[in-house]
Amino acid sequence: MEKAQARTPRERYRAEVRAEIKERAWEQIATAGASALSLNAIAKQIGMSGPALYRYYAGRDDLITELVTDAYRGLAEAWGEARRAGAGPAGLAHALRGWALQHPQRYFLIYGTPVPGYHAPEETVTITSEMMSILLDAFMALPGNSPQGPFDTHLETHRDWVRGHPAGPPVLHEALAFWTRLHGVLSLELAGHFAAMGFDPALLFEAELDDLLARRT
Amino acid sequence: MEKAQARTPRERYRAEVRAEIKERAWEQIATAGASALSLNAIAKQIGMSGPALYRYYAGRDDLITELVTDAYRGLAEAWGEARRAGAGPAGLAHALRGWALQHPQRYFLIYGTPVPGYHAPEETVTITSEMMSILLDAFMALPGNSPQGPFDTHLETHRDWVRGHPAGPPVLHEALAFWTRLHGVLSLELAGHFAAMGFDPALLFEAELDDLLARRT
DNA sequence: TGTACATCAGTGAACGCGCGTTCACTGATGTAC
DNA sequence: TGTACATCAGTGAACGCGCGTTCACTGATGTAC
Repeated sequence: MEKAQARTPRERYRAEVRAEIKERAWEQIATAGASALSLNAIAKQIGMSGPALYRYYAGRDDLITELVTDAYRGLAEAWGEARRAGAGPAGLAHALRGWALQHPQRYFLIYGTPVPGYHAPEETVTITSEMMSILLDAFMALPGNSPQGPFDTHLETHRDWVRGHPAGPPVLHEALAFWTRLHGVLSLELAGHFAAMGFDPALLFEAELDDLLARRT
Repeated sequence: MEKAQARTPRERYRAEVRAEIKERAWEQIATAGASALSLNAIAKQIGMSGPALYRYYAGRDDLITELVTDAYRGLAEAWGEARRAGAGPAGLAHALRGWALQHPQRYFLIYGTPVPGYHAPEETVTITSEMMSILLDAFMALPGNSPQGPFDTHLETHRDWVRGHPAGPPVLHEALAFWTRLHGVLSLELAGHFAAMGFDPALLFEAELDDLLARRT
């Protein structure tokens, strides 16, 4: 995606090297965790000297920031595709799961253990609220109604985060439940907590999804 | 808890220093993340030289292993207390949330981003299945029945993980949903993903809990 | 097409740093008679 | 109660390591006329 607007050969080469650096960075994160990310180690794997990477990234923090942003963009893109294909909440759920299984490191970079003191780049906030809009739209398009509860009453007066979206409290509630429940299954699955248990996590995911959709009457 | 069987003054002193090392370790994890844990830094904070810590722990890995085990023990203890006080699923849920809010670093050490290649100590497996037993007991004691679905059918033949517990598939299903849904809310809350959204996470947690319990008819 | 210059990718040496860990040691505390 | 010895906590020096980052540089690639 980044390479798209590379016109001159030099720009194209630059974009390719930047892409390769990020690729190796993800490999390293997959192998030893995000905290072990090292510019020197990446350079060695690419076959460059360490300082060479400073032509492409201002430093380690800059690279990490770009990895985080790319992770958010990738997830949003998966959802954008699903929506363009006419997906409802179920389709979005499957897009989420598919992306998470394909890119567990990216998923954890977004939703995993927070690093004290690290503040995610501004763009991630925008992306998150765009995704939330897509989810609210998808639930609003569903037939039927969701029951009201005390939390829905709370949401009537605590809905600044939807930034003007017309969805009512029950829909906001559905969207939040969608997010937390599916994340609950996914994060435990990806972290390996179900590994020794012998049941199929995909079926649990599906059961949770069905339950979410069955709240409508 | 460790200090309990310390008889001689030397043993007591030893236990105290071990406890202080772990205390500082948690502080450091809270400040800079688990990956930044450094024996030398801990020693400096305590006012000892680095090598002195090797009298108490075989090395960095040994300390981390103990922190992980302590985290599991602490969570299990919170649940043990709740059960002894006669708590049902709701009480267990509140014990879980209380403990997690009090010890977010420990919660993430158990349920957060996994470190590739790290294998949790054997004891954690035992603790996890003990906690699962408590949860299954609590749901079995509830009146009413939970509806059957495809996942319950799957659980009929994939229930090795309950290690002989008499609970039927609907109860197993309830326990898994309890675990994943509450973890979903808690982990996103603790990671700060709700921070800028303005609603009260406690109410969402409560709504999820109510929904879990309302499945019984 | 050819020359003169500017841009830019990449190198190697060097910096200071903190890490985990080992080792031989000192000195205090506990134990046995 | 006093002495001789064993145990053990803690120190300081030292090791090799990899890290992020800077700097002055070489050499290749692109640009202007």
